[in-house]
Amino acid sequence: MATARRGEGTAARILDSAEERLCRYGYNGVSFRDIAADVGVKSASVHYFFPTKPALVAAVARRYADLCVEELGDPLTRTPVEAVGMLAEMFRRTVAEKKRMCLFGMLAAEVGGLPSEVGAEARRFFAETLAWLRVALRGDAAEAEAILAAFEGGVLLARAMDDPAMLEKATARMAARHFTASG
Amino acid sequence: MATARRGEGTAARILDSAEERLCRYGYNGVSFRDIAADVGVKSASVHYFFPTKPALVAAVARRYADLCVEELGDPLTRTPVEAVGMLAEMFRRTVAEKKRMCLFGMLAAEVGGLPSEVGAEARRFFAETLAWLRVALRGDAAEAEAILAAFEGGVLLARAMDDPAMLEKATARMAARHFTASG
DNA sequence: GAGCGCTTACCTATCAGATGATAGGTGAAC
DNA sequence: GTTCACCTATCATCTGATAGGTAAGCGCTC
Repeated sequence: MATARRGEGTAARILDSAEERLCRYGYNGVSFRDIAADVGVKSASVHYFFPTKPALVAAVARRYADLCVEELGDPLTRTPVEAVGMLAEMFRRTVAEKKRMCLFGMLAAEVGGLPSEVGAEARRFFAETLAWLRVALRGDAAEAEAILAAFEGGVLLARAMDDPAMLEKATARMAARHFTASG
Repeated sequence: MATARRGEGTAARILDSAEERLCRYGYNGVSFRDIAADVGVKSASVHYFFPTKPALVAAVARRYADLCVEELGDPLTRTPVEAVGMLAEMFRRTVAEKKRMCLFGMLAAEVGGLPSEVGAEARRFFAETLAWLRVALRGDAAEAEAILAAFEGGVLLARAMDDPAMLEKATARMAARHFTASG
């Protein structure tokens, strides 16, 4: 009846599994067979939807970036405090609930060994997110860079120490700077 | 004449290559064959010195951590400003000169797929470095966490954007906080 | 409304290459 | 003659990727 005949939204479920695994294990820790097993199909079917690994990962990256853009919305409709709070909440969920890396944090770390197609997506994401934050902070580029770095680093620390609270601890003072400065 | 008969310090050169590759490509981006080719031996010889991959990577991690401890020295012999400056310089070299990730930043990202042996080294390194910084800052644990997170995140950003200057930009304000507060 | 061809969404089977790891050999130094 | 620092050769396994098959649904004609 629906357009999809067999599995419902198989392509989306492939992207789900790939994203999950990318955030946990990194580019080289993900295989077509593992993804296929997650979804309940064969690895050839993953190739059917996404012909190559760079194409698959680039698709995951685009979906992830688009979702972030959508969720963050127009930076000018929020106060700087709200904007920083939204970012904080997104990073908190990644670490505490999903126990993952931020996708682009992972890709940034591995960028030296990534297909250029994927590296380009990573650069685009950070440029866009930085631009969003800069606008949200009414033009303070240096602060935008400091904040994004603090969150990414906080995720790294939290993962290394296996302590989600480390993210909050590592960013608390920076967040406070905004809550007291411009709330 | 020396103790080693054939290649001079082959084990050390294996560690050099492994460290370099780990920092660029991550755990799953490193292979015994590539390391062997760097060093000029066969992959079986890498196994001769380091029987398994977890053992090799753990050895790299220990040497790296020991070198950091040595280079940083006693935190009480420096002012807080000097201590933060030393860390800044170490991270700057990693990014600008060597164009790498910090080894433990990379391992922290990938920790979900690492042998526990290696993950434990990562946790130990961050705990030690945090402790060193806390002492250097005369007990300010929250600031120590914020600073380390800022540096690690700055490295991530610099790599993603392929712009070494991003590390300095992302940490400048934080560094200034120290240069003006307690210099 | 039966038959026909096209497309979609998978499948089986297979490939070449890389990977970590092992067994067993060799020659030089001690 | 034992140990050290390598080597050759080989292994099973995993990897991304391809070729070709199949069954189900779709739109179209007659």
